[in-house]
Amino acid sequence: MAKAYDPQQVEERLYHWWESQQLFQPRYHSEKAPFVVSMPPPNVTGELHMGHAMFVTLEDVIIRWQRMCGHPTLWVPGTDHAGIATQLQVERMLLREGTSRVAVGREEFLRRTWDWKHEFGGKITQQLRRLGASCDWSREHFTLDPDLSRAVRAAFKKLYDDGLIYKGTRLVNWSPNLQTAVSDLEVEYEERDVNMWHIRYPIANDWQTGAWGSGAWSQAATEYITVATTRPETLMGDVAVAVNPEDERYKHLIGKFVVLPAVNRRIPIVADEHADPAFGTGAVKITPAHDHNDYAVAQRQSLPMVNIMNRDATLNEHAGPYAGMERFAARKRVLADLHTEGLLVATLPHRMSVGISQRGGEVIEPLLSEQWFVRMQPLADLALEAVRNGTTRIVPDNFERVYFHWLENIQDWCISRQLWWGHRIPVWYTADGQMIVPGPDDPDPTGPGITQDPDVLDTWFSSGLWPFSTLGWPDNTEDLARYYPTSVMETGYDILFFWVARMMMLGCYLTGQAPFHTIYLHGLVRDKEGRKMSKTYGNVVNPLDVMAQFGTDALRYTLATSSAPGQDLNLNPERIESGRNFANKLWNVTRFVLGRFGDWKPDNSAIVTGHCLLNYPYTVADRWIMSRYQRLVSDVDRLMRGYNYGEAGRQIQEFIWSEFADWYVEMAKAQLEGDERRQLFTREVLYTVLEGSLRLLHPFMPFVTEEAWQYLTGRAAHDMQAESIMFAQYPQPDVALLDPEAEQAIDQLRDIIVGIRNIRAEYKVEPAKLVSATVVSAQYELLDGQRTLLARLARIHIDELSFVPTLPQRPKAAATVVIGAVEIVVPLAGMIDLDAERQRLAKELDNAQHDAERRRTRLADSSFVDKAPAHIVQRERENLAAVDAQIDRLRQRLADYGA
RNA sequence: GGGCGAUUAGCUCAGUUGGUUAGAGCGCAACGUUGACAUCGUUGAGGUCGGUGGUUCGAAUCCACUAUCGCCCA
Repeated sequence: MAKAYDPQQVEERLYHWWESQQLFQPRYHSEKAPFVVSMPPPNVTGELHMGHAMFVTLEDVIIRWQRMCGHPTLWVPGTDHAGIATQLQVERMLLREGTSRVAVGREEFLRRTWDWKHEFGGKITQQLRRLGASCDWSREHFTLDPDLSRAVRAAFKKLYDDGLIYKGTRLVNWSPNLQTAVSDLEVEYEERDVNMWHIRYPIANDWQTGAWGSGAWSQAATEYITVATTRPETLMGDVAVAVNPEDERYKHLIGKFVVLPAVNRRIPIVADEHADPAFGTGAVKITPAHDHNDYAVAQRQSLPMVNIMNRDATLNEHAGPYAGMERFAARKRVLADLHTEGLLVATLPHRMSVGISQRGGEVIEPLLSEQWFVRMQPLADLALEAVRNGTTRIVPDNFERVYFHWLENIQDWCISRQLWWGHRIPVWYTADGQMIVPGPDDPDPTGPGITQDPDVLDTWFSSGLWPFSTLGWPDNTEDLARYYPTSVMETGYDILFFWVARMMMLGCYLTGQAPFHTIYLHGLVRDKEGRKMSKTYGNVVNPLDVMAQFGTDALRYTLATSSAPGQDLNLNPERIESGRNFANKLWNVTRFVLGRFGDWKPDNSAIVTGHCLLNYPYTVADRWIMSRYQRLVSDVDRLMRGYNYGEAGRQIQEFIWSEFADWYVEMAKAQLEGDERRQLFTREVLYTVLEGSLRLLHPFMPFVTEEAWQYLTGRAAHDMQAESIMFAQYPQPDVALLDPEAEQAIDQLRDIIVGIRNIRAEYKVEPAKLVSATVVSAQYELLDGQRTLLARLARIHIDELSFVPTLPQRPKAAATVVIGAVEIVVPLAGMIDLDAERQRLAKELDNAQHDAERRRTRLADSSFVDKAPAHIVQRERENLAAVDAQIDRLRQRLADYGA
């Protein structure tokens, strides 16, 4: 083994071995139920980022753990076609070539996009491999592949036939840059400082308008109503002015008409609750084709719709003199003209939230257009019920409220997109306007005058089918029967609505079963300061760079252990370095153990049970580490079952480094200097604990644990047929192997050793120098059993270490450590500063007295003794006794020094 | 406006059903190449757990209010 762990030498080789040996495919070696995870499909043209690294890490931890627990496991990978993102990339490419999507036409554009997909689409899946993902690549899927496209058709047909998909003209969120409708979820809101303009609309009676722009347009008017608006450019689309029915200022105007500036249309003044008397002027213009609130007012008041905008957000022929202008240019002109006409009476600063296109970045335009929708309420009811009745559980559970709230207030989902890249809506129109919706296996309708709907479906529509479409739905395939419903859906909380809720709805409706029993949500990976990682900030930490520098295991370990479920993670690159250090520690402790084997060979058949160690004359140290290991195994088991993967990973590291490497290995060095039999048993303990620890850690750090395990277990590391740690059994808890007595004994020994080291450091005893020491304790014989360990770890000369019940003659020039009722006297002739020693002991006494006092008070309180659980009270009594003993000792020592 | 989360050591974060003296990594100080590891070891310094009040024998943990920051929904 190399002196330091080098991930570059290991990772690619091991991954290739695992994948080529088909170790990622489900294996049936027990009667246990299959465990299945659907991977959230990354965008096929995407690049690996920390979000991917996070989900791969967590899902791989879960999958590898379950696999080692003996379940046939299946993790289904794949990619989605990311309609908008991919189309934009290809359009950019065409632009560079001096052409455009429209110029090349739909067919050619799609051909080019497929070319693009074939060229770059494999990149992301290669990158997922680098992360160590143990997913079954033989079952990889892509949302636009024929089988998944067939699932989309089946779903569409079913929903359409059941009346849950409809086509209608509605106000939708329009992205002028992308020239497509988007769903409510694809609109983000941003607080912006804008203006609120107050505009006078003249009341209509028998006066005649002048020429617009002449300054004399409303010269003859006698009465006005002033509306407040942030969007003056839409006034040509106004169909009414609304005032609150209770507003005394305007009551007399209700039912009258105003003349709309610029276009001279007569529109009514109506009473509607929507008008807030306290807001603006209390009078609001109603523009139903360009505002969601106004749309609702128009529905209530049976007002007509006037659409003044084209798809590219320029104004159309209904905008009168402004036809053809871009929306924001038109705003300037409208304001200038209103000013000229004396109708602009105020310009006030105003703060409001503005809808922004998630993809395009521009201001979303509410636009009246004909689109396809899914009627959500019936689907939402099913998805709600599944979580309410516990069929599906969300971890952490506070997200259940968020889920409920969204589904309870669900809006119909606009699923049509005016794009070319995606699943084309499976609806055909005959020449006379009849719709034909073929089933998944029906041929595409053909014939004179028959045309297919030009739009495609929202990418999330196909993603929503993912857990079952990837298993063969709508056919009742073997995979579907075996692996559906899946087990855990693990993903970021940011796509709870986009994806998870939609899978729940579509899964419940189309398959009759909730698609997974558990939804585990992780937080977002942010930068060190808690900002979202983004290219514009330049604060992106690239997982590929990190892996190249520190190794995949280091990254995975850091991601898995730096956060708790549902909690955002501020990633500090320094932490990844310590993950790398841990991998190296593991590597080196393995080297050590292996180096001490000699001719000994592990019996791999016995270690699986752990019981091979019972009934042998093991040392207290051996019993201690075995017991600590068992405790770890049961803690990890409990934590993993409770979805606390981070805490489990941290505890494994804590054990390996701070207990096994720091203490047991050091103790083992002493034991390995003993007789043959002692050496043999020590090797067995070293082997057993390390081997089990590697298995415990494997889901978190798959590469280094596999490589170390191959060496340790004496399997040929480069043999393709070798057994992998991936299928070694995950350590199972067994309380019978706990040994509290040994734990207590070694805990005390450790305290004594640390105490002596502390003295040595304080008196600046050279590290190489051995000291003498006398251990004074009523149980001196018991401690004598640890003499070799004590001598070695505290650097005491073995011949000058004695154990006595009492020490009548104590050397003057000696330092004293008091651990409970045990006292260790360390003579340091010529080095002891009596004052310093006195002060040190006095400080310890002071601490101990405070401690004792607090405990005494607690135990004197009858309510504590009566109400606290007996074992807590008992422990408190024992602790007090120990502290009291320590106080006695400290007092005696101080008396010796004449204090 | 409604909801959720965070606030713990200089920094980044853990802390399970309430139970000894609240932990880790990094950083800091001192010492150290003892045959696994300097990607390391030993020892140490460093926190009234955002604030106030409450429940409880006992609160970082549960409840209420409050401050600051962040997110989601409208």
